[in-house]
Amino acid sequence: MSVDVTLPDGSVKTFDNPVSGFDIAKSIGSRLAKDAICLEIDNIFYDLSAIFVSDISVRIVTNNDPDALQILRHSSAHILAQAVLNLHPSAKYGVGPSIENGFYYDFLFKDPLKESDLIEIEKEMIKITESGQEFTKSEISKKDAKKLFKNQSFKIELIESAETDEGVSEEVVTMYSNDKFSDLCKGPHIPNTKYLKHFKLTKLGGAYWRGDEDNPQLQRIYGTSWFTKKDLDAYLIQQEEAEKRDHRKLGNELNLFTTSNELGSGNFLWKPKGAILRDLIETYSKNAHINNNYDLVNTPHIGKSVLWETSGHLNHYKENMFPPIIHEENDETYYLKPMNCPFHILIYKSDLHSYKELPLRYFEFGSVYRYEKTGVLHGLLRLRGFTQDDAHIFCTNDQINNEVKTLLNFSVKLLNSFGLVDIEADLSTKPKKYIGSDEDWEVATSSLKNSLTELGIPFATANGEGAFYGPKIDLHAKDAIGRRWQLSTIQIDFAQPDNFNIEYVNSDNQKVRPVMIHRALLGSVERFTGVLIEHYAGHMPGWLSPVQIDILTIGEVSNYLDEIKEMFSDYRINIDDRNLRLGEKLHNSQKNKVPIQIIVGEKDISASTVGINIHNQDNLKDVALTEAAKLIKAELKVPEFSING
RNA sequence: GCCGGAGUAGCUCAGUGGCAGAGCAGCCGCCUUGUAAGCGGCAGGUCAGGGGUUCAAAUCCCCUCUCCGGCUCCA
Repeated sequence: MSVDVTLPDGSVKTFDNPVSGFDIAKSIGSRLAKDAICLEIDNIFYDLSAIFVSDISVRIVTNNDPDALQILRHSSAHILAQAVLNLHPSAKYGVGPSIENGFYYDFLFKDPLKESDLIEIEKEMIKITESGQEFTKSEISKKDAKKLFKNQSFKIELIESAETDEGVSEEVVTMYSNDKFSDLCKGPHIPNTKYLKHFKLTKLGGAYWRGDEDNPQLQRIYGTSWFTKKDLDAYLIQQEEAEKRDHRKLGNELNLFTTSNELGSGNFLWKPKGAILRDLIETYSKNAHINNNYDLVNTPHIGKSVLWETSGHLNHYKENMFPPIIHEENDETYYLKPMNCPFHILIYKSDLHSYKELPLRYFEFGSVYRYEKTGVLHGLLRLRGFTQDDAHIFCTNDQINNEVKTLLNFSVKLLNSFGLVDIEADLSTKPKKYIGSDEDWEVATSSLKNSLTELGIPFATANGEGAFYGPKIDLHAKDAIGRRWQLSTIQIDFAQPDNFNIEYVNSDNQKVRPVMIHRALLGSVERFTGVLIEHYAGHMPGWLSPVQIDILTIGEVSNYLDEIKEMFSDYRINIDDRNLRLGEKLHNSQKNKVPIQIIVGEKDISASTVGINIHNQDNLKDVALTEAAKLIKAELKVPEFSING
């Protein structure tokens, strides 16, 4: 008997029966055998040590393959757990999967671990990897497994709850062992621990057992691992780069915003330079909306409790709302608004609407307040008080399709204008608990899907992740260093029109319920500003820079300086005519990330020239003023907003 | 909200039971300056706030506020 092995190129090799993954890899080439990590057969991964007795079609997964990284990281997690148990035999271990860029493992310690303990654990891991222990797979009965893991309560729980993910099936469990360490696991793994060479433990954090808030909290150790030193270093440098771009740090350095102990969590104070930046973003977006058939509206920050009862917020959203504001004498209760929609609906309701008016689009920069848990607050990215570029579109069922398409295009173009060009979407569909008819959901969901397809926006479907009142699309933008940020959200709503009993008159003179679309394109102005700061690493494009030009003088140039000031008075300029050396003035200007420096010295007066430094360009000297004006105009150009092309 | 870490001058940080410190920024003076930080001086503090232990607390303990890393959450 022999085994026929079909390779991805279609060629067939015949082996003696049985044959191992190693044998197959070796027969193709010694280099491949060295780089091989595991096998893929019918979309399932197998260890290289797996034995085959019948014909198979196989792909050998090497260390160049993204799938191999998952396996390396999963094995890294095992080795981490092994190291931890070597050092802390009483520790209970939970689960340890591979994740994006790395891996983690959760533990419960008698004495909590400190961040500094990670060094020792890393050393122990190195010992394990250097000793080249083989991962061996075995299948044992649940009964035996329970005996083996009798001191490991989390493992017992996993065995009992038959989590197939963790290597448990109905009667037997799959287990991997190396040296004295064993773990439930369906595999596969790297052939032996020596394959793990480039790794680092990165973080220590808390995590609930099985991700449930009601379960005990474990300590989670995070790490990263890679096949080459180059990849590891690149990852660590990328992390450092991300740290340098932190909008909280840059916001402080560039004097954009601040906060205060007395202010309270989740709110920020915008300093003059930050306020300019925000205002530029808001004005740009506002004009784009006005020019694209939106009507500006404006609404207050608080509303009476009856409004929030009608909207359902007090039923569905109360724990995210600030506590009520109660006027005891007048027996009135108000709430700060967590959303703008009820106000926009009240505006809609204040008039009788004809089908001829629809779609009606109400736009507002609406500041909302949500009582987020303290632990989730994060700079400008997660706040308790923030401003949405919010609009509500009232339209007929027939108009949904076209509206969504227009909206998606509008959103992508708006994000593009701010330099975010790599856009992807998530489509969230009907959840378990929902309101409205299946038919409505079907229409709305397919409208969203068709629009994404038609516009060629790549999207992933998040099944069951929609809001209870309707499906939604979220747009994500990739930033300059490849991180994803969720920005736009477009949600179809069947509930609020019912709650508020809103209507329009159709061509048959019947009163009919409109559909509502909620949408925020930048998301929140604060969050969006934070994302832009991170995307540009604080070097905002010229048109968004709080200060666009620093004019730096050398010597006595006052008359000529007046001429230059006049010439560039349309821009946001700042003049440094202090008695300092040019080097110091440049240093200051560049520290403030001002995109353009104009250098004016005594030698420039007679020839009407200046020096110009433009960020990321070569420094220029003796440039004629007219030429300088042209360069500056180009650098500070405000992008035109157009939904076409 | 939960687990862990932190809060010292405007900013970045040193100081772990015994005199409150540095650099930058600020102010005053000198230098008259051409492409990435000239020189000197001065001033700057309720060591987040409150309580406790101690002969003595920035330092140890408790409470509160705020921030940071995670988890959970983000209808």
